[in-house]
Amino acid sequence: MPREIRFLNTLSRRVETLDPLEKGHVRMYTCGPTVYNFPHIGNYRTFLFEDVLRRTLKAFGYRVTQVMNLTDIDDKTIKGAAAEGVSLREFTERYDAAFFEDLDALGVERAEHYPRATEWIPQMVALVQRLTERGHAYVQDGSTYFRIASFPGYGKLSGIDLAQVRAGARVDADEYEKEDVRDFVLWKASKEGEPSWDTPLGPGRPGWHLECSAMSMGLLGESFDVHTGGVDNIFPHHENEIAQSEGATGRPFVHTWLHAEHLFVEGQKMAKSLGNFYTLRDLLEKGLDPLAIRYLLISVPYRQKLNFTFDGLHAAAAGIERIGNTLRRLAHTPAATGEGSLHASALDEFEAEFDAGLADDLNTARALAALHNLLTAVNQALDGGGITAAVGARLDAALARTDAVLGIVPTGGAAESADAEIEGLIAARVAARKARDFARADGIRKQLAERGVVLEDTPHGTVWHRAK
RNA sequence: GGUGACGUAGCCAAGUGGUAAGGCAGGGGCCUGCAAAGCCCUCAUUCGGCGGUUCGACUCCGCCCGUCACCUCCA
Repeated sequence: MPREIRFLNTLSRRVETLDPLEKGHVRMYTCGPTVYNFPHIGNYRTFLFEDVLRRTLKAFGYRVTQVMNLTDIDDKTIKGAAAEGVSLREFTERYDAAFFEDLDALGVERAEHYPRATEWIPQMVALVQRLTERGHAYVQDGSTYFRIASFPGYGKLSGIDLAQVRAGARVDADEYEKEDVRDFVLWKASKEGEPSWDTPLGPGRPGWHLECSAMSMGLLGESFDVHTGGVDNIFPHHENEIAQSEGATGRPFVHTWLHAEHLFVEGQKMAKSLGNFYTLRDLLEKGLDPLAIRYLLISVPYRQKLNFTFDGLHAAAAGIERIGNTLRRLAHTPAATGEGSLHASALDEFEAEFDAGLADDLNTARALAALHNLLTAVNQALDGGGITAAVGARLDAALARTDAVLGIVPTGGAAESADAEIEGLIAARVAARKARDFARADGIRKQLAERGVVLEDTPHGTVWHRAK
């Protein structure tokens, strides 16, 4: 029996207990990147939210099938490829590969499927045909449009009142022939110099929203459980997806819609003109730790705006270090022979609070607070009567599960690879200390510090690790 | 103009009717030959402001101030 988890559903505007269509199996679609450049850290805030979501569901006992699309055909990819004079494929593959490198750097787990829009053209065409058959679509000058007037539920996700949408205010020059200015394009008639597919709909290419409907339903079924994205996608993208999908199938498309709030940088919206626009690569080139970036980006619950600051990044790095330090102490401290000072109840408390936080609309701040309380209890025990082998085993399991969910437990904190030279210097220093030759001992410590090796003299001997 | 969100210590942030989690930074102490790591103490009589409801409000209601988002490019 999977553990219960609640979410604030954008569609119902209520907190609901997740109840998958298939018991214990969550099918989720997560809007992915348009592969025309390097995603910025705001994009990764959302992708990291989705990563923690899938990891939490798995830890809670659900089977997860996640789909993330790669948008490789749209105005931006077309323009980018044309500007460089390369094929669309050649252009997008580069960013496609970069995206996965970034995911690896941030420790994001792979989804089950990463469909590319250009590989789903037939399914998109079939979807448009279904819509046409049901009277939801019409052709105008070679393009096919969705007829909003035919879908009464339009606006139910975003709460938008179509009467308020100012007619004619923002209409593309090439879309003025629509029956209604609010209708959106499903299939764009081919244009000079743009990629085009010959299909029963005529030569052209898919509109922006179509791929997500076709690929999500194709891989997850016509009705599925969870659909996520950034808040900016609520309207029009997700609203249009619902119209297209439900218009075609006559069935409910998605039960739970989850939207991640935006990220700000130093209190301001991230913008190239403000000079605060960062890709992951920008930050890694500054030598920042990807784990700290991950920690920062997941430490604020997803529905809260997140203010990304370098101050915050330092705090995140310190948080990671605290976890690593405790792990290292744990690894170097022999198990207690007596009763030990860490009681099983501390583990019970941690597990209950950690899970309760996550179960409450993925409250990662609460889960992290529980972790820090645990770390304090562990350190207190390490300073006191130690930790027994039995409790230690449970603790290891709890920390492993924490890492499985949050992915922020640093590796290598405990066991550094053996290095004969360093070990030799440490042995020399130990001897010097024993002889109370502190000048020599400190000299060796300084020498090692210059090589990035930090020493700690503990009651159980001198241990070392590499400085961050 | 329409719709919606938010405002908690120097910074990040939880809490959402019962008397302010957690982290970072800061101050003091313990431990150490000295460090490092860790621990302990300290750090919001108070939750944007003003009213109201209540035995009791950061939590509910009203008004005001401020910040932000979406309204067919956008995670």
